[in-house]
Amino acid sequence: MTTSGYAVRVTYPALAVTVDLAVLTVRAGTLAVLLVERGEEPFLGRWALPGGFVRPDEDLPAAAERELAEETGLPRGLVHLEQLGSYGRPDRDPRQRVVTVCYLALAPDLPTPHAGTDAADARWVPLAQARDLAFDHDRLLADAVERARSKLEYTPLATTFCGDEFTVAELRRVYEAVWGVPMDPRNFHRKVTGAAGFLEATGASTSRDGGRPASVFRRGPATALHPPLLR
Amino acid sequence: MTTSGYAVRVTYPALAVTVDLAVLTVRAGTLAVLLVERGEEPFLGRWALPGGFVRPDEDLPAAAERELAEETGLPRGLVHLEQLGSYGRPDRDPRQRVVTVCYLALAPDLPTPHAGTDAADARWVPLAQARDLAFDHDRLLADAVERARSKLEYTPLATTFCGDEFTVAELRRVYEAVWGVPMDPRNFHRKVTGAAGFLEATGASTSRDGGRPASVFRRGPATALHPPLLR
DNA sequence: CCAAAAGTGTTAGCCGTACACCCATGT
DNA sequence: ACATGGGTGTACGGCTAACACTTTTGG
Repeated sequence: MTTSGYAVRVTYPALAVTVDLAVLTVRAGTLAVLLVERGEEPFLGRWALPGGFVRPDEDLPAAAERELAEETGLPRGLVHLEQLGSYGRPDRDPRQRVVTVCYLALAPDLPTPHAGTDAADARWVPLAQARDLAFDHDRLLADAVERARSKLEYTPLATTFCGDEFTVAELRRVYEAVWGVPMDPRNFHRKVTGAAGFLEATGASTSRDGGRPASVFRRGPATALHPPLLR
Repeated sequence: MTTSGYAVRVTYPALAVTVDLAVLTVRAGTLAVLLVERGEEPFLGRWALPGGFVRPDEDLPAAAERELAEETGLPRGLVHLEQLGSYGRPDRDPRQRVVTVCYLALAPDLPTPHAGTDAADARWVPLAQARDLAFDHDRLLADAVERARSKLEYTPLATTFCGDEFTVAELRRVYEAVWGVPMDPRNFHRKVTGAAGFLEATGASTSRDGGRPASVFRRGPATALHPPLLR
């Protein structure tokens, strides 16, 4: 048998494994997702989540980080990355059997990313317009959004949607965008500044939002919120 | 090229994909996990989570259910099954690259399961003694236990550890076993009977626990607990 | 001065915890 | 009768939502 390409001979069922990325951000007051326009079949020209094959000697998180860098050009440190789940319906890829491990990424509102190697185009798309994606990516995206929404309640992850430094009002607008509900600015302020380890004061203040200048914070060391912020 | 066995010729990196199962139950007041003694290399004779290869035309949940039936003989309807996550470190299987999708299963305290096809033995092992498992199964098990613990807080899943019908006290002992903390029987009673859709009265009562007979319940239609039961 | 947004004080109601107390059965 | 566990009543303290009010800037 040939040894060219990835041809293999095995005694177990060999499948293709990919990682896909649901990269979310908050832009203009709403949740948006990073989509790429497919540059090849199947689903040529359709929008899809960025992703690609896992390499033979690569761990899953490493593959996710590599795809994030390759296909979106987003900087690594600022982005939160966590595994969402795996999807393996036999018919999800018309070419052959592919199992994908989907990662959820949360990013600040960065400049429009550049299209990567396999993609014709890449852009931020508001959630309401992210429909009819390639493969089963509608489902992956819906699961990612639900995960993101519930994680805001009991983790400090909302801060990863803001830049490195942010005001309490900017953080509040993240919650309002993700949950779609208005929050009381005064009670919100008390809650987030009171939660141990959530926020760290920088000492600076800014008046970029108009009105009285707001203190500037960066994310604190906490990994969970006690008590949780409820939806 | 041959067509025997699973030999394939592909233009993508082909990997083996397995499903592993972390099947938990509550026995004798503590959490226990279903382990199999490996009947073949690698890790011959070591204890491991049950699992096996995903077949070429099989969806992931279907593979998990099949392995559950094959390797443990547990009845299907009574067991809750949900995807936990995927693990794909290149060195996790010494034979070749294997990505596993781990499923978490919660089962009532059923009779000792029979060993399946690939396993030399199968038994319930209290969590404290489930150490030094094959592959990276210590890690999978730890993640499964943490997931189970947190899911009890905001879902009615604790009922799947009980039989079809159970008393409030039996349900309480599940929480105490999983969380390792005593709960006030009186406040617990009010909480669970007050949570809409959590429990459904059967009308029957039993004195199997001694003392005054307790009402018998079965699980209600709710899928989430409002408010959550806190640890 | 006025508008706008930040941040603090106050209060009323809800909810969780603790625990006193009564109920219904087996022995 | 008494032990055992089931189930209800109640009161106190902490937390949250609602909102009045003060502070600090830009125009």
